[in-house]
Amino acid sequence: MTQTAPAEPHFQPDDRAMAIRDQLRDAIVEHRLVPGTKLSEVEVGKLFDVSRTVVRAALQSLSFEGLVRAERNRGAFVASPSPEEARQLFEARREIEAGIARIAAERARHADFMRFDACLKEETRLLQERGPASRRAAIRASGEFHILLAEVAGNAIMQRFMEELIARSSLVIALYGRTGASSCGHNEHGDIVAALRDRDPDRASRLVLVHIDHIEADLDLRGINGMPLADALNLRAST
Amino acid sequence: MTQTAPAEPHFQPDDRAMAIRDQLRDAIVEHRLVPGTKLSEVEVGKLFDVSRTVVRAALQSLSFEGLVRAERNRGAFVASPSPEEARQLFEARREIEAGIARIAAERARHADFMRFDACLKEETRLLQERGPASRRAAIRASGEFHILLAEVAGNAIMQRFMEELIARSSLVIALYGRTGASSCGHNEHGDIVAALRDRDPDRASRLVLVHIDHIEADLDLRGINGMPLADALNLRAST
DNA sequence: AACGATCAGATTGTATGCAATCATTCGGCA
DNA sequence: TGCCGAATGATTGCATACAATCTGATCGTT
Repeated sequence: MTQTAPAEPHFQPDDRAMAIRDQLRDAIVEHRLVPGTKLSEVEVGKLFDVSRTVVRAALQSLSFEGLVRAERNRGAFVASPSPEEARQLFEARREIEAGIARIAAERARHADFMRFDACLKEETRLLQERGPASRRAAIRASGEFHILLAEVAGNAIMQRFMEELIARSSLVIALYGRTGASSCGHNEHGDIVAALRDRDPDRASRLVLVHIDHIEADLDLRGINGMPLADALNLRAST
Repeated sequence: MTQTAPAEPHFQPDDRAMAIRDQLRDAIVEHRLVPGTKLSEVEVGKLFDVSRTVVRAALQSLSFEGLVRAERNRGAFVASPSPEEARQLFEARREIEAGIARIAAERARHADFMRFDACLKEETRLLQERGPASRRAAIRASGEFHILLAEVAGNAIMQRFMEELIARSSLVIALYGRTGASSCGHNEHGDIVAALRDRDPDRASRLVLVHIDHIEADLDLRGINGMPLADALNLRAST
């Protein structure tokens, strides 16, 4: 008996490629794979015990999501968003997520609020812990709140867009984040949920914009130095 | 200054796969490939004289864009958006494109208006012609106006989202479009450009919303009848 | 010694072959 | 005659082999 995939739902096409894509994406979102890391097809293939064909499909997926940058005949690397890309990313988040909040405020039902409560609870729990591991988990949980918001809005297309934006935001935070205290100080997620409960779309979207402002304010988009030491070595020759 | 995005975002690898992807996408957007059409790997491969590997990558791309639906061990088909998908699609367009219009109104420069004028001129020219071929070209040109709007906004991420939404809208129009007169009667695109010229973001976004309303009003989302006679035979119950 | 061309190594790009899976059809049975 | 099951054909899923291309180093020339 070959017990490879336990019981998770079956993806339609490319079961394994999608599984590998998810694992790689999780690793990127959790900052375990830092921007600039080379993702060799043979190496990844050996790690997951699949052929390059499957790895290739997974890397192509991630490339479409903007999490991986593929260079012809050179390989695939974890993306290193430029400051300009980061700016556009948050600009897009402002536009899309404000709309999502408005829609979610109109459509949220009781069961949704239960999920919000669980999400917020998990967030606060992680924020009270210490150490880099819980920092990672906190960033991840923070992202999941935004994804949940999109899910509640009930629009699969915008939800997919948001998932991509959140994942790429995680890359930006890995590169340019200062403290990670953006979501620590205030209870902005809770405020947003409160606005949803009050069925106040305008307030919800306004709070989302303020929240994104705070996240972006925690970035230092000017310095291309600092952490990317390990990254600059992987980039092309600069001088 | 030269904020014109090079249009080809992130992908040099798989030159050929991307070329095939573009050709297939063009055919879908122009309604030469109708929803439900089967895209066999071997068949497409023979048409383009490439192996299944390359075709597979192209189809995977289109699958990510939502233009192609891939079923495991069954094949790839031109997507047939359900009425619910269509609804979500236009909801997303409203949210995203309104933001794009606002940003474009702030960032549009002289060179951009030249491009808008050329786009509008081409549009009116095509609308004055008769026949199904010019109808296709008109739909295509109409979509290109929206893409140009996103390009002027200068946000590569939102531009890519818009490109996907526009392409999928073309699918919806192919399935549920009644007359195609949505963009014929009025000069709404011209009105939008005028608002951009006046640097009036609110008016621009409001006009965009009205415009999308008109496009959606031209749809008949209830009837699965119309053109898809040839299509209904290929697909199963999807509702 | 410095520079440039050529060669070797590695990595991706592509094609093809085999296995797995699904739809269809034919045959058997009630 | 109607229905159900197994064989068959077709198509995708995956792995591997080969070709193209890039990077880096070695060797020869100036």
